[in-house]
Amino acid sequence: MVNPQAAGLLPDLSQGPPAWRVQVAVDAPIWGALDYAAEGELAPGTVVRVPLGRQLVCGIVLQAQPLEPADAASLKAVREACDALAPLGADWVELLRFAADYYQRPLGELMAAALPGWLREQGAQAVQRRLQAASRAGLRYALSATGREQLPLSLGRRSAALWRLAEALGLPAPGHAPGQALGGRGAQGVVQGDAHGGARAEALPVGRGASPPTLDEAGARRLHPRGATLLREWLLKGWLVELEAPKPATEPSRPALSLHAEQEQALLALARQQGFGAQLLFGVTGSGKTEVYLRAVQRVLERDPQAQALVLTPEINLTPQLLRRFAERFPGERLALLHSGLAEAERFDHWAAAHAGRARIILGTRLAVLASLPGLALVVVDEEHDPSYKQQEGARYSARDLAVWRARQRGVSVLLGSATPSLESWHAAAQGRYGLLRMQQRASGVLPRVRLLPSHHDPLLRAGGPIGQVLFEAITQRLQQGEQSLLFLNRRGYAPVLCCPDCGWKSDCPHCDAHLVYHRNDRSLRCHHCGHREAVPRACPDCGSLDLQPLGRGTQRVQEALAALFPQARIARIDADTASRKGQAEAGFAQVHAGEVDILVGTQMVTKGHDFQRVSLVAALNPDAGLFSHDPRAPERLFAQLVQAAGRAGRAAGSTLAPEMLVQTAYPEHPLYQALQRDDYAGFAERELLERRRAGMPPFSFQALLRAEHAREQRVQDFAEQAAGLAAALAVEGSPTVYPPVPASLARLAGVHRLQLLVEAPRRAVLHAFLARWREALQALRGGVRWAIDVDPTEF
DNA sequence: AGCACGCCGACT
DNA sequence: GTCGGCGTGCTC
Repeated sequence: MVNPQAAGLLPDLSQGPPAWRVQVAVDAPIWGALDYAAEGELAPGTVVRVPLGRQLVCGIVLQAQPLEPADAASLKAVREACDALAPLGADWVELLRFAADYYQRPLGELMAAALPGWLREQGAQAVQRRLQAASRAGLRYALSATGREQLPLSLGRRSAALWRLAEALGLPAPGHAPGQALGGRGAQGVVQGDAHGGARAEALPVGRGASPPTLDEAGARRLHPRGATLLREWLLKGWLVELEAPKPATEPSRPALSLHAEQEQALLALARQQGFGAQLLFGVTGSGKTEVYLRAVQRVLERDPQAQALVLTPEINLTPQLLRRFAERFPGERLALLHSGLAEAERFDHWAAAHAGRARIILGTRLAVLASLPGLALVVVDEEHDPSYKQQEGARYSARDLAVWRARQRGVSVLLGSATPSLESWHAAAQGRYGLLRMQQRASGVLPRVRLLPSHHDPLLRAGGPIGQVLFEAITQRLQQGEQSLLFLNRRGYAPVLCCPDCGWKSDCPHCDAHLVYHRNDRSLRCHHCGHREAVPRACPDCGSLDLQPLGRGTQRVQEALAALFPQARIARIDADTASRKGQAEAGFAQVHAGEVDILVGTQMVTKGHDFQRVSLVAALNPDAGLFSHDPRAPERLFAQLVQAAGRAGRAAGSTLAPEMLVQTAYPEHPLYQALQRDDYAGFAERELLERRRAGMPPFSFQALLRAEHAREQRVQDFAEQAAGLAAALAVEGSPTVYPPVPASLARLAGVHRLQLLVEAPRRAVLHAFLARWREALQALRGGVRWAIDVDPTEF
């Protein structure tokens, strides 16, 4: 075979670029990778920018191979490679590939979810600049020997702030310095201090002790508006030297409290773990789970300077508490924070710190599970049962499940903590796949007593009030003792629906299969699903009756009723309406903490995250809806919510009244409530699992849901039928069961009709093999219907 | 995702 | 006669 190039038939491309074919996963919903030409051999994992259509998009190099010159013409060239960023690791790429495959989504979409938006949108130079700025900001500077001589002379008569800057760097004030800037420190000779190196420390006005005074860019900026820029200028002139960022002190800042026996045991079990292992930390509220997390993290960080720990927390719990405890415990460590609340560029900084290994503790919400973590040595999933770990749009991944996968990939431990574990995890522990670490004793506070209050014959409730006799008395007691009560129900607004007693008209959303909720403060009717909003009609739109009645009760109405029942009490409300702006909820909580509130009314929001010192009563006003939902997971969510709510009472150290959790219910005999009352999660879980086994539901089977939607109902129906047909055509012996299409829980949402098909298989591999083929077949269907496969769905 | 292309309804 | 709606297909 003749080499055409050697034979001179083709121009020799070995001199000129490009000579490599690189496979790139691009930031677009494209299933495969695209091939580009590149001049150099780009390492797998390199972040690149490539032309796609008429735009320029971010991509990740999957592999590179020599380019056949004949193919060069058919390929576009990689526009730029982001050299400033170390290539993403093979294990990270493997994670994305796995997730894309498992959740039946394009690789590019997973990539887009994993990389900070800022990185995807910026060019290589911007990334480089930002990385340099970030690493410099973390650097400390000290005066060099030349700086000692030059700086004071050149400063001349510049601003006092500039002098403070120099002073902060350990520059003794020279004789001709502006006096007032010196803050009364005596002038000392610069040269003198410099000439006698040994005496330097004594000669310097600041930074007593052995090490020379230093300053970082943040500090410089505080002292002078142009501080950071000046530092860089001085650095260039050789007046400053860069010091390494201070080496992290892994030592706990303050001696941690001593552990109780269950904590010791849990940590011992973790320490014994060799290689991969999942441990379910089953600990009641207040049992000190966080302390176990802290110690576990401390241990892996101490053993290996490269080690990183990933700590996942539900959306709602990324409140200051956890962050503060980690920051306090690891004062020298750089924490990376990853959650959607961060500004894009900021999130990039944290992400890059994790990627570079500079940050060894990564705290974040579900999206953090996709971060690049080259030294990952421990994963913690706090409140592992929390539904917010499941992404509900796009790539619908479960951060908890991916966390376990990553731990397995790295051969390290994953610690799943909860007072009410997910049935999946509980079952895994029962099977011995996960270790079970129990912490049933409270390190602080008392477990609140749970009382079930039957609503049937209660005179106050029958009279239409929001609270019954017993709850009324319990609140009265708290008021008398100066203690606080926390009441919650899952409906915001004034009343869930407005209706006409004459003709039966109800306030329905024009775009959704849902009622419009009556909001009394601004006299509006609002849809809580699509955001539709209209004024409350004067008269019934159907029959003209002027007697429109609010039906049912929301938080606003409860607040109003309580104000009438307890005129002397200070009542606050926290829900999505009062907390519309960021920080408003926190302000409300602060009022409660400050003792400015006697009764707090709210939605589920108030049951999460906050430990109140003076709350000795928590009440669920009407939680029964969770008992009879079409959603099979509703009971476990309800149980978790109630346990969580109960945890809000009884942390009070100084309360005189025994902490109580009251549940108003029409079904006090219901096993869920009975288990709650006995504080018997295990019993509840056993029952639920038995039910699941009987019904052949997860964790005894594996599910996926095909969700389809279109503005025209007929279109979705046609699509669903075709989808069912394709599934039947694919069916072989042992294929999953594909149930007929059913309307989604909100069959019409924002003007869109929604149907879903449930797929169920006894084994994961069976489900998976089917989904891959089904998905491909579905992609060939036309009709403009939007659809997606939800693997391991949690909402129905 | 964006973007272009193409094929049918109400308008300067 | 066109402007523009969406449905369809493609991006190396």
